[in-house]
Amino acid sequence: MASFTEENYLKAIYFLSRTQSAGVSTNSIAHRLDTKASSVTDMLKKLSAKKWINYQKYQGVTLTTSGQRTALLIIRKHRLWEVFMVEKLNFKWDEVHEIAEQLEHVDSTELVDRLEEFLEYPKFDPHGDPIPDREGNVFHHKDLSLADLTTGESGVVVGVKDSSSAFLQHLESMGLVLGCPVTVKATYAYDKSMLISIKHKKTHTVSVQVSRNLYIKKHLDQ
Amino acid sequence: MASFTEENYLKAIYFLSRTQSAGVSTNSIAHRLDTKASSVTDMLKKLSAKKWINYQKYQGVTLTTSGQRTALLIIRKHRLWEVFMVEKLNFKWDEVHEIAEQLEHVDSTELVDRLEEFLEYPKFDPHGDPIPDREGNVFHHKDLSLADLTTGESGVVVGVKDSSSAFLQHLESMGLVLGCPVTVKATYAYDKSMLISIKHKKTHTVSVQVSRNLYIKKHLDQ
DNA sequence: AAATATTTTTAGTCTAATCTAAAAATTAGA
DNA sequence: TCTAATTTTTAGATTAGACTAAAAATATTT
Ligand SMILES: [Mn+2]
Ligand SMILES: [Mn+2]
Ligand SMILES: [Mn+2]
Ligand SMILES: [Mn+2]
Repeated sequence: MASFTEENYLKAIYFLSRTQSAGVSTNSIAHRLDTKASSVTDMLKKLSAKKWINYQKYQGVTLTTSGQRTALLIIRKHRLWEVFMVEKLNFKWDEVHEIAEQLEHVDSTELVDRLEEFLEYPKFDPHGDPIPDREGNVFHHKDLSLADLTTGESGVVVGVKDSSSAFLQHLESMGLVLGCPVTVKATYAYDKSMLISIKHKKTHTVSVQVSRNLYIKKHLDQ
Repeated sequence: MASFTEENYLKAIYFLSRTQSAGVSTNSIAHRLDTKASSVTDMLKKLSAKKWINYQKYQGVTLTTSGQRTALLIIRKHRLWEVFMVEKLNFKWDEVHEIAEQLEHVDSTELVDRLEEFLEYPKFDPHGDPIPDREGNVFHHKDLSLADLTTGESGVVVGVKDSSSAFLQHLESMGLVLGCPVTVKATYAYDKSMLISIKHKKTHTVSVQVSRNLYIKKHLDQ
């Protein structure tokens, strides 16, 4: 059994290895968990002893199959609880992440599986992230960001890379929610900002910080 | 903010002071939390420093107003989560206590209050225990056990003193559930066992361990 | 009222997780 | 390539919570 802290390390390593192609560095983990590199080294030895990571001094780490499964089952819980809070308790999508950070550590397979059934097997959480199944399998198809579109191209918002309240509230103020159809009207090389139009709604100029954090599915299928 | 461990100590002291009239002893806390008396003494000093208990060496402890409120807000969460699991996730009443022991430590007033609303403000948990309100106020009206009834008297089961799976499953095997109308047919002085009849159902002989752990409301009101 | 038994507290250790400071290894660059 | 900067690891301390063993206080018997 993983402790609360070990679970957070496994999750951090999982997310970092999805953006970094090579092994995850000690420093990047320390930065993400807001702790010191020396603390991370200590923990890496423990996680390695428990066969959750492949660790060799100075070489960075990768998750073992068992470690990845453990991480994905925590993420499964996190996302199901987020769906519960938004769908059943009427929370807004920018209010649930912090609470889910606590709920994800509640240890009961029975509880999660029944929660999933109660929620009628949702495929995605309120931020468009896919929900892993009971075995820890998950499919990602969010490789395209708004920043990757060129002038004239259209798509629909399918997810957010940044789930912070600040970002989500900013999106909401522009009416940019999941499922929202958008078209790129112009791109400005100077600061990489974009002029976009939201179907049947307003036109906005969005910064590169916004466009890089919005996942898009191209070729509107409606 | 109370730590996970501190919360469990406050809850233990709360329950112990409901059965013991005087201050709660170090040993009784140690026994309930399955730990050593020396560990309890250490923790009592911390709880006292945080003004949650009144502690004087060798004198036993009582909760302060703040300590009692803290304990009751944890119990509120515990019982609301139990209702959620039984009412919405189709758990049985003997399956939810252990999971609620974890969920009760999730820290979010917003979450608990919205959960309470979602559950339509239940007054009692699946074991007949009252649910404290947002301020930590609660009313108990379960002072009478089946063991207190005499031959010929009737009542209805309103709660259980022991919430262990073993006891709840035993009750269920006899059809003795909440709201069940019972009549005492005979009492046997030898071992204090009782012959009881369950309305429209069977007749059973119950031991004193059972009768003392069943709360009854006398004078059937149907 | 002593003597004995029980309860509670203290003293000293241990483990998990953290930290700072210093040493070692790796990477970058002149 | 060899020196300098950066990253990572080690060494040694700290804190929360728990433990054992022993001392001190309280309670119970004779
Ligand atoms: Mn989240
Ligand atoms: Mn999410
Ligand atoms: Mn319970
Ligand atoms: Mn209960």
